Amino acid sequence: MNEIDSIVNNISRFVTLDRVEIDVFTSHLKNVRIKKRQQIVQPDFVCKSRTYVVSGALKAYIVDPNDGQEQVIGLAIDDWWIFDFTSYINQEPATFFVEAVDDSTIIQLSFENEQKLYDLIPKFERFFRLHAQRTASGLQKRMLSNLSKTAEERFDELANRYPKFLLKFPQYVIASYLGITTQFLSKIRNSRTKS
Amino acid sequence: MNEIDSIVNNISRFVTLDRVEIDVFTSHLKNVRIKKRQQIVQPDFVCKSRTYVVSGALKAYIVDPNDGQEQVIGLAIDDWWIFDFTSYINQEPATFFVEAVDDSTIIQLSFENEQKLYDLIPKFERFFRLHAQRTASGLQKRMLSNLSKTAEERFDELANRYPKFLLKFPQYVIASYLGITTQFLSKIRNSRTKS
DNA sequence: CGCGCGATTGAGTAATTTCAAATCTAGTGG
DNA sequence: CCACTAGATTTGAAATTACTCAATCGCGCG
Repeated sequence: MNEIDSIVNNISRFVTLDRVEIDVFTSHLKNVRIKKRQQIVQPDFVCKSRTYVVSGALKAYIVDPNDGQEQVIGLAIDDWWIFDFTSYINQEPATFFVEAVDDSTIIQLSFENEQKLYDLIPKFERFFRLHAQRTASGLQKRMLSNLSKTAEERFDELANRYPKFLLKFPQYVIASYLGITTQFLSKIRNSRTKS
Repeated sequence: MNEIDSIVNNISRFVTLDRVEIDVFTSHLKNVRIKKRQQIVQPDFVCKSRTYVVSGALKAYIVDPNDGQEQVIGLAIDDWWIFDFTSYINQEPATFFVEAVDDSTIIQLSFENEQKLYDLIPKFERFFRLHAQRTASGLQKRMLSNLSKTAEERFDELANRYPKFLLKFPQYVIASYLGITTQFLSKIRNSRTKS
C-alpha cells in the first residue's frame, strides 16, 4: 500500500469519496519524509498543517520553561494524526514540539489547502468534524483515566489498548505520556516480571 | 435575552445565519428546564442529545464501580455545551452521569435532529466541526495542566480562567474536577488565607 | 430548631518524585 | 568490526505530594 492509499483509506472509513474527489483531495496534500529527531512543529511558530502518519513514530510534547522538563502530550504511529491542535485551529503560535522518534513518512494538509478543500468538496467538513469529535472523545477518556486511575492501571490500559506504542517508543516517552517518571515506570514493570 | 437568543448568539460566533436559517435551526431544538440534582444522562443509556446550558450549572461525572468514588470530568455553566461525548457521537451506552447542580435552563439538540440539520443547512457541519475542535483543544490544555502541574497550580489556573466555576459549584465538585480530594483542596486554600 | 450536607482540621499512610549512582544498549568513528 | 560514548533503563534511599480516615465544625433548608 502506498502513502496515498493509506490516507485515503483512513478518510474513507468516515466519508465516501469517488475517484475525482480522491484526486482533488490528494492534489492538496504534501508527502514528506522526515528523519529521526526532526521537528515539524516548534513553539512560537504557527502549526501550519495537519499531519497524518503513514509510517514511523512521532511525539508531541512541551518543554516546561521553568525546569526544562519534557512533558509528552501525544503520540502517533501508523494511521494517526498529530499536530498542535490549539495552534492549528486558531493559526496562532504553537506551544508544542512535534518530533519524529523514528524515520517517518507523513502526509501534510496545510491550513490553506484545508479551507480550499471545504469549498471544493464540502464532505471534508464532515470528515474533519468526525475526526475532531473522535479526538475529543479519546482525550476525554484519557483525561478520565488520568484522573481516576493509578499509574499502574494506566500503564496496563495503554499496554492493552495500544500495544504497538510500547514497541515504537522508548520507555521514558511512554512514562511521560502516562504522566509519571521513567524511574517509576521501570519499577512498575519490574515489580511484575518476578511473579 | 431569551433562551433562543442565547444559543443563536453562541452559534453565530462561528457561522453566519440568516433569519430563515435561524428559524429552521430553532425548530429542531428542545427547550428544557431541569431542577437541581436532576440527571439528563445516565450510564447504560444512550446519550441522545447535545445539551447547551442557557443558565444554571451542570456536572458530568462517573461513579467508579469498585469504590463508588465520584469523578467529575466536566462542568458547564451559561453558554457551555455538555454531554457524554463518546456516547453521543457513537450513539452507544453512556458511562457518565450528567446532572444539574442547580435549577437550570437548557436547550437540547437530538442526534436525529442534528443529522436533519446537516441536510437542511450544511453550514452546521462547520459549526459542529469548530465546536469539536475547540473541545479537543480545551481538553488537550487541561490534559497538559493535569500532567505537568501541581494541584495548587491547577487550582490557581482554574480560579483565574473560570472564576465563575468557584461561585457556582461546591468545593468538592471543583476538587474532583481538578483530580484531588476535597480535603486537600481545603488545605491548599487555607494555607494561603493566612499570608 | 435541628438535621444533613459540605467544609475544615489533624494524624497517619500510600503513591510517586527526586536525586544519585550503576548498568545496560545502540549508534558512531576509527 | 571493535571500542567508545551518549543515551536509556534500572535500582535504592530519602523526600514530597496527596490520600484516607476520623472527628469536628458551620450553616442553610425544611
